[in-house]
Amino acid sequence: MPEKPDYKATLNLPRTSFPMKANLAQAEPATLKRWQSQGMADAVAKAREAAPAFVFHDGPPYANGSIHVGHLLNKVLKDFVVRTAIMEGRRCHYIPGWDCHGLPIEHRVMTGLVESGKAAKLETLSADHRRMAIRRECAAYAEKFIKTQAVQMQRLLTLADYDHPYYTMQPEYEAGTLEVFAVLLERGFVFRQLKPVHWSIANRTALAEAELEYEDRVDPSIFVDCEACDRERVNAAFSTQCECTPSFMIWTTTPWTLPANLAIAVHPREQYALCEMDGALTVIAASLVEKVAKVVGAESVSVKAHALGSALVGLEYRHPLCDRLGRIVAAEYVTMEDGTGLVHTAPGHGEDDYRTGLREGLPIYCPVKDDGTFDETAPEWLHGKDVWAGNVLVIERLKSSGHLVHALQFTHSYPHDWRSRTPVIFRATEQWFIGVDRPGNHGGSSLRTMALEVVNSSVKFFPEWGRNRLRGMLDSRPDWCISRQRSWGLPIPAFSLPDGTAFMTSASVRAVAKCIKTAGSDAWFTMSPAQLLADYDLAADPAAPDGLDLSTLTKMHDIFDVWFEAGSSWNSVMRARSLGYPSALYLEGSDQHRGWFQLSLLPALGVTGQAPFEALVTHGFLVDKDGRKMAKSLGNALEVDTLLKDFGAEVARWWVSSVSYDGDIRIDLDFFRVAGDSYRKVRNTLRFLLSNLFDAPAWSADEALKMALAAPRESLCGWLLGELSQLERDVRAAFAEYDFRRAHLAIFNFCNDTLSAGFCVAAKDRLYCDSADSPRRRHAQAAMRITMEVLCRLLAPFLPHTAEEAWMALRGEGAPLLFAQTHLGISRERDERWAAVRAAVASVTKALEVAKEMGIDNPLDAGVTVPDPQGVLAPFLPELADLCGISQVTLDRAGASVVVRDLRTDESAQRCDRSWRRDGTVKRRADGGLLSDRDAAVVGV
RNA sequence: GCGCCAGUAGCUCAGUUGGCUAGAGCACACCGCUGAUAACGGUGAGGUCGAUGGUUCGAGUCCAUUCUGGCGCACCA
Repeated sequence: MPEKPDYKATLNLPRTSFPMKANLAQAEPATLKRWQSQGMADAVAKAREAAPAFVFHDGPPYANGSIHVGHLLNKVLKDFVVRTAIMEGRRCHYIPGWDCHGLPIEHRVMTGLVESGKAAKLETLSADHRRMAIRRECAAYAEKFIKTQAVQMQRLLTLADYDHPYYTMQPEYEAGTLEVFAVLLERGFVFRQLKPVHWSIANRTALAEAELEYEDRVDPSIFVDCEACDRERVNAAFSTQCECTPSFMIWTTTPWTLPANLAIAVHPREQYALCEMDGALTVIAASLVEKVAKVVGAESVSVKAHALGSALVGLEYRHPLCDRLGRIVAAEYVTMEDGTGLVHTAPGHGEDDYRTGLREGLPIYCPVKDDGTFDETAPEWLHGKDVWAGNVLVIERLKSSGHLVHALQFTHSYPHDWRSRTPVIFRATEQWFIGVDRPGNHGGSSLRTMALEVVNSSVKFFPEWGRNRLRGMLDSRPDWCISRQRSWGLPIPAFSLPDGTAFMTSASVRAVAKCIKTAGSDAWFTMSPAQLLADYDLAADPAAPDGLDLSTLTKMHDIFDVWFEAGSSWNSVMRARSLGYPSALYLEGSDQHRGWFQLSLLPALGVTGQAPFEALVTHGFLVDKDGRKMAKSLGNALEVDTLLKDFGAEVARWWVSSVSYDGDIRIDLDFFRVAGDSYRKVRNTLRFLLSNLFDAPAWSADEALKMALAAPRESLCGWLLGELSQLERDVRAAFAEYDFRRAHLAIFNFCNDTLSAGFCVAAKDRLYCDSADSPRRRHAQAAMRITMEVLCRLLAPFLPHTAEEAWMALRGEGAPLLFAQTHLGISRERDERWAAVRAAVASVTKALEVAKEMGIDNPLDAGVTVPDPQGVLAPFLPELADLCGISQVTLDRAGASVVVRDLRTDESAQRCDRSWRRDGTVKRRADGGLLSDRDAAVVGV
């Protein structure tokens, strides 16, 4: 028996250097290094030099700590935007930024200084020197983490101008921020007003929430009667005819704030009772009568009448300590849990009281000085006494005047200064504000009006509900308090006049800005007022007060709210660097509706009258796989380093592209495994295409496209081209709407279904067994080449490393830069007849499944007859066997269902030794092998 | 407590203006291939659409209430 010829060597089997295993954790850092050394960012910029710009602007993350998965999500989504814009042929100069100033850093630095004992030494320095010492530490801290984060962000394969980033602490940036401020000042949006803040008496400074420690403290708790002014109006409110004058009973744990009492707040929809308590007529919340009676030890109580809180509003009472009247006001925050349901209101000593005071037009009265003692506006028996002594004196006074109903000791949690561990007080101080309801003096509307207008009409929102959310927040936001009493920040360049009033005009701000632009904001702490105002021309400043003597000025020491700095980036970065204004897009987490989105919008409208962004994209927050928020303290936080080590940046990016980012995003290691599987599927599909192009002619992309389009529409290649063209359109449309998930799914399904399960399986026979240069094979190769060209471009935004790796495998040495390419824009309409063909293939597959049970395991052993009553399948007949993965197909216009034949029992359908197919032409050839006509011809026997 | 958002197969998600036996991918199970091979192909099972009530001939889809979770705000004299 002659030895059977081995035909394997005569086949065109696939070959490629593109590895099946991506090995991303090692390969990505190498790619990154190559990009950096060959100046990828510059090369891309150069390729798009003359292209129309896509203006995209980075919201600055805070320069604190390592990046977490939230940064990963945000930065990767932004990179998708950048890279999709570039692949669309746009110029996208993307500048990464960092927010550097602010309390979190200063707080950490201070904690470090306290722990190392250096803080005590600071106390010996002058105020400016102390501030400078702190600022130097803070700047070093910020720089350190900027460096760390920049490396980590680049490791995510993000494309940005990392050589020229922006920091809010850069001198030019600071000057740009002051420029925004100067215009707002000029237009009358800025004003100074009292506002209560947490105040440390020991350190004579305002404190932020983070600087407070809550500790238990024992304070006096007192019930005080405030006598009504007009008995008849009270009688009217309760529909009674009492002969005595009633009192309103209030409760407080800070008796020292009573001298600042200007009002009593009631809940408008709660019931209040007029009752007789041990002979005195008193008003208390109805639901609290019993409780209060018990606490104050009343012996007899009887309720005379009820009235709604709203009926009491407007009534007046005599202040129990001072010679003035107060009035009853309504407030929603009044509760029935403690006290009397009538809340002592001192707008200078409490946040709620303050807002109520503003609303009611009450003065923000604060008779307490920065050293914690009463000033001369307080009753004279309190002058010079501190507030804690004031507590005792007030109680004594109330007792002797008969206003004190009851006093007891009360233990509660009370805020303390974290450094001196002394109790803090709420004290009104002068702060700077940007008014949202002031019309401005340049004839425009208020910031709120302008903001609502652009949010309602011109700004685009992705997703759309962002509009609603931002609108709601703009509706309810109060004036913006932009001053902070700290060291680490951009100084508000205001000076103090001898009479204590503030001096600051747009011209003086611009003069200071000039210093800061060269010397940085440190200049404020190292230079004298005269030096800072060297460029200020008093005579030319109409806004300066009459008779101003510059030599009498001293520097004030408030700094800006960091949000004002970040909110000026459209000017400090985009306009200062001539990158274009407004931005096409801001993209941040949904928390930035309150933060950066809103606080960029307001200053920008005040200065330019235009929103700084044309569209807003928001993403949700990452939560764990059970939908719980992620936190280190909960132990459910994923480390970015772990992800990169175990999966690589591209699997992470592939995962990001797969999520629906509006709303919460669940994240778990398992999801990365899924993304990894899906990535591998795509990679293998690319590999199959590449490996079958090993001997393809050196077509240009145009030539390949022409070749592929020349294949008959009824051929496998004709079908693929239609699908490919559709894919390209779908993905680009999804990109345009920032719907990355839709793009991801379209690409994956194309690779998985159209290619892997469809085209690749069907094309194998011609690729492997046809003669190398048969037209059929070359058409297939041309189609595959074009498919690769398109896929590399479509994948590039998601998988820059893999897309480039495939691109170089495709184009070989000297391949042009992938990111200098643009989409091909293949125009080939889908041929609708293919729907019928795909349906026929599906019915054959089904039939084969049944045939398996009859023993036909291998589809190549099957021949099939397919019904084709309308004759639509006829033109596709030459491709049907390959499409079904079987050996023979015949069509039957009279057939009703698919009929499967077992070709193993058919003498005329032997198996070809080379192609393994039973196409009916197989016979013994000269070399002793069983070959079909096609294979015999290829082998040459 | 207030505003915005989400709740559909084990997991991630589609379900357009109310009209289907509620779909897809993954995972899973089973089968095939062994010339994409630590690959590839096929088939299959899986859901009372968070809960309750209502509008309607008809609701995953509209309305009300409620539960769970997320973001932001407020949180007490």
